[in-house]
This record gives sequence, C-alpha cells and structure tokens, in this order.
Amino acid sequence: LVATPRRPDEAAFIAHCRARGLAVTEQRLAIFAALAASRTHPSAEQIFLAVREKLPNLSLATVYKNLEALRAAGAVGDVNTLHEQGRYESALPGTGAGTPHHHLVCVSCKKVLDLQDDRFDALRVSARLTQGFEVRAVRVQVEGVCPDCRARAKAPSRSRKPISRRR
Amino acid sequence: LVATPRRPDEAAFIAHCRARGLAVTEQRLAIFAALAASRTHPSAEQIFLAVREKLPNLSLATVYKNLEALRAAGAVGDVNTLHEQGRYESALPGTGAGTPHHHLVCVSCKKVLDLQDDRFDALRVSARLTQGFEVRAVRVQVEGVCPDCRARAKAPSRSRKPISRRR
DNA sequence: TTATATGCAAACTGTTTGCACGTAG
DNA sequence: CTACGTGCAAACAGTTTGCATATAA
Repeated sequence: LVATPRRPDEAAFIAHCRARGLAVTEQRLAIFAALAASRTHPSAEQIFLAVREKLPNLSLATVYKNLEALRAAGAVGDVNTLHEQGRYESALPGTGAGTPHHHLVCVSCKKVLDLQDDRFDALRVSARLTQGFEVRAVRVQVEGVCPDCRARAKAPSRSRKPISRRR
Repeated sequence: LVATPRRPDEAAFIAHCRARGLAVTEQRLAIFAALAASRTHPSAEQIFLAVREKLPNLSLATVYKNLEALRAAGAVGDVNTLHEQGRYESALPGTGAGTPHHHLVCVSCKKVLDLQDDRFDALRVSARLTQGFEVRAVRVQVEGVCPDCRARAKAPSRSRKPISRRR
C-alpha cells in the first residue's frame, strides 16, 4: 500500500481526476471529500466553511472553480437546475395554476412549462421514507431540451448560462 | 357593466387583493396579468420587461415587492424553492449519488436530503405530454418541513429566508 | 386624509473573473 | 519546466431595502 487513501472513494476520485487531466491538489481532494461526506447537498459556502477548518487559507473562489471543473468532468452534479433566479406562477384558480402540478424544465434556456400528468398527481411518499419530514407537496420536475433549443442545436453550447453574457 | 375587466381572471384578482387589504394599482394589475398570461413561469426581470412596454416607468423593485406581497397573499406561487444558491452532490458511484435519485427539501431551512423510492425511479413521461422536449431526467422533489424545523416550530417563521439575516 | 404603493439609488448575497504567484506532473 | 490551480480583490447578477413622493381607499 503506497498512497493509503483515507476514504474508500478517494482512490476513485483521484483516478477520475487523472483520467480527465485534472491535477490532484489538496484543496480539490478536500472539497470533494466534504461533498461526498455530506448528506445534505451543501452549497458552495457550506463546503467552504467545512473545508476551511482543515485548510485555513482556502479561498471561496477556489471552491467555486473546483465545483465547476468537477461538474464539467462529471464528478459533481448540481441538484439545483434553476438556481440562478426565482421563477413565479399565478396561484389563483382559473389562471392555469393554483392546484399542484408539475414542470418541464429546459436545461439549456431554463424555460419552465407546466406539465399535466394524472399519474404524477397521484404520487405519495411512503411514510417510511420521509425521514421525519412533514410532507407538503410532491413535485415532479422533468428536465430536457425544449424544441427551440433542439432546433438551434448546431452549436451544442454546453455552458450553464446560455442567456445574456457580457463583459 | 361598470368596471369592464379586460380578462376574465382580472375580477378574481381584484377581489383577492381587496380581501387581503392590498391596494389595486395599475402596476399590480399589470404584473399579475403578465404572470397569468405567460406559460413559461417567468423571472422577475422577464415580467419587468414585459410590463414595462405598457408602463414605461415601472421599477424593477416594484416587481419584486409585488411578487413578494402577492406570494404572501397567496396569489402567486414560486416555482423555484431553492433558487437562492446552487446545491451540489457527488456524482461518482459509491458516494451515494451518480444514479438518478430524488430529493426531500425542507421549505424552511432549505436542507436537501436524498430520497430513495423505486416507484419514483420507474416514472416515465408519456411522449404526448412532453411538448417536444427531449427528456433527460425525471426528478421527484418532495417538499416539506424537516424534523429540526418542526422541533423549533414555536415561532412559525413563514419567511422565505430563515437563515442568516443581517443589517 | 391616511395607509399603502411606487421609483430611485444604494446596499447586500451569491457567483465569476483577471491576474500574480504557487505547485502538480 | 510548464501547464494548471490557488488566492485575492474587483466586477457582476439577482434581490432587498430606505426614503421621499405619489396614489388608492
């Protein structure tokens, strides 16, 4: 045993980095370890605070850069497809909303359409799986690429923010 | 006919405002009308741009204030429970993620836990309902109140951001 | 007339970027 | 030795707030 990984998944992570040409740094290891150890899908700042206890001069920018690099390399997923801005809908009856319903989200242009599916409305979570939560709603979010974005799919545009770039 | 509402739902909206003690202003009417007319769950800025064509000196702050007031009054819903920050997870096998899974979201403290339910994994969208989308994933998001937040439920705290307020 | 809403500008949070320095490979 | 990563600070995007003015009730 040469490298003696502290966690069983650390070896797999290092291999993944090497395969993608990503350097294996102390910060990168610690950031991924914090993410893999957490069961609560932490935000960048929560990761930053956790890792900084071991690496006190870690920068928050490094956390962001690593999360993006690891996401592009497939080692990290983001839970929160629509986090860049709030999205609203009418909640008054007769205006298309008000009753619980489901959404079709375009992962490219971030547009959100309503989705009506009776089978989804009937979904219930069995009490054994709710981990003590008091359940308020079950929402199904179907992610995909909308017709508009499929049409202009000449330039694949894998970026997370296809809309309104400046500078 | 005295008030002659332009849309059938405008009367219901005015009644809803009156019942909640909200003044009926031109801006409020136009903001709600833009929201009710849109099928794409617009952001605050998209609503602002749409309404500004009719009310050219509308302020973006007014749009935000109205969306919050109408949300508190139950006339508007927000689609995007977790929009305030990105949330991440490991995508490597063996670290608890990697395969598609589902989430339990606390609407109070915004924590996100994994949820394993075979019935959810089996969900498919019938092609007739996808409106031309190329479907990539079906995610079930169960919203509720976590045990921690239920415990400290003395102060009901209906605010959208119970964490870290300053000033 | 009075409570509430509006518009502006400034402040704040979360995120991204440019650049000089440092370190893995 | 060289490409890539790090840390800092500054810039950005989205959102919120204080206050003076305007308007609904």
